[in-house]
Amino acid sequence: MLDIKFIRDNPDAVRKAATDKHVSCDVDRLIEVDAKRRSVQQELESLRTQSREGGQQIALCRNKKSDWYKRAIEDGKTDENIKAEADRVQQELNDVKARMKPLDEQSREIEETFAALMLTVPQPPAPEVPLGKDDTQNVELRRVGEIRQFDFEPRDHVTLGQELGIIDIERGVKLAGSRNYVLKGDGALLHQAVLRMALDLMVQRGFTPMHVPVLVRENVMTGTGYFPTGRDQAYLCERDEMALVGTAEVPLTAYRSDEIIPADELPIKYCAQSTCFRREAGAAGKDTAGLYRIHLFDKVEQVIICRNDEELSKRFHQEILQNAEDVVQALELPYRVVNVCTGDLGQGQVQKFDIETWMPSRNSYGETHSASRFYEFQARRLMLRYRDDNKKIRYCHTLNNTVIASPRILIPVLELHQNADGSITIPMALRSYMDGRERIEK
RNA sequence: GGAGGAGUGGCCGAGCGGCUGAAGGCGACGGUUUUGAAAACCGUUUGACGGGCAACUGUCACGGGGGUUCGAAUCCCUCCUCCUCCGCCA
Repeated sequence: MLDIKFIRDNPDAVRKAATDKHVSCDVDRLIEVDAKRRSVQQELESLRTQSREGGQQIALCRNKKSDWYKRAIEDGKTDENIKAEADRVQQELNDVKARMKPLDEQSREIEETFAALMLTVPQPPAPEVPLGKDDTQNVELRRVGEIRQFDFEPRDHVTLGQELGIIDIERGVKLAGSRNYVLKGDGALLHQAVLRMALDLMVQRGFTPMHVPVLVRENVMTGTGYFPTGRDQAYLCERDEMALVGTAEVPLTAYRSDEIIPADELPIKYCAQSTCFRREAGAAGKDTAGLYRIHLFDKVEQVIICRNDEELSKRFHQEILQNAEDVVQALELPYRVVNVCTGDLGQGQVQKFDIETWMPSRNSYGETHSASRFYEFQARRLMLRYRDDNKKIRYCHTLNNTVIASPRILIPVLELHQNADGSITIPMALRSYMDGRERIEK
């Protein structure tokens, strides 16, 4: 969410952001509703003032012990005069009340419309974000690691997994429909190993490990920017008005919502492993092979909540990107970092760097990590604030990035570390999590 | 799930139709005192939304929403949360 004052003063910037991000947002209507909202509010406030003052007058008229009453009697008024006065005021107030009623209803409607429109406003991208229509126009920043050249015909992760008996997609689909799977034996252990390795690394780097709810209230989804746009991507538990999160970013970022965080606690660095649920609505037919695009996975996520300072945000953005790169490097996987273009940016994101890891079966780099900074966008929706050095209340800045998401990361892990005999060499960094073993084999 | 009790400012806690955005205490912050500290004393200390260049100012908020009333923290309805007991389950 943006400051309405900013929107009023910079409607063109907001319009441009909407166009560049392919977000639909009726800025003119918003500005119009905002003007109406303020005029109705002012009118209503002045009627309320009348009502309150009149009410106080009646109170005085009814309280024979009040100074005002005694003075009125001294001035020669009779009890009857005063009673008549009270009755007259009450008549007036009935009239005021009658005028307030329709205004009240109107105000309620307008506020609702206004709030709904505000939720559609996109965060303008940073100037360093490349202009582009979709992910094909993301800009590669760097490549790290050598792409392995095989001296045998490499198998894809599905084949490897099947042969080793560690991935069972067929039965996963039997249980839960398309885009589901079962990890078995060493597959299940490897999944746990990458997650735990990633979590341990984050704890070492000063992030507080958390365990958080994955079924949350809808306002938490709205606060982090996933609702109302994107509502169709979430699994809803409508009977309970709850939604399953697609990432631990949601509960981690909202954890301190509605708080004024003591400034000396900032920056706050949280990480959490959680199960992630994604409906993948509208992705029918896309990435149907294997473990790439699935409805359920586990992810370790990192979140930073910091002071309202763009330079600081940028610094932390690099930090969380580095954390993720270090994880990919620890897994001995080649990857590239891309600067995500405007068309591929989310509504609230200021800038996003994706890490794409090499996946032989796709013969391309595939997205495994996504590092975003939001400035105040989420903090405003969540009422995530702190008091600055001048005691002024300010909105925090928020950032987040994947640390590792599995089983997607198992695609390159299995495919790039496979051997001619169909076995897998376990990367060094994971061996201590795999009982010291060097290989996965039949 | 059944029965009962409770939800007030950073915390504790009073108020139970108008004088209460809210006593009192604690905490925090500023000051006086002191060689320094403690103690004591004095003062400050909620947020949201709106108006104004600003100083400043208006409205709203006592778990959420709705209602009664000229007027609600106080009365009524409803929902939520927490506590106790019972049931059920891990």
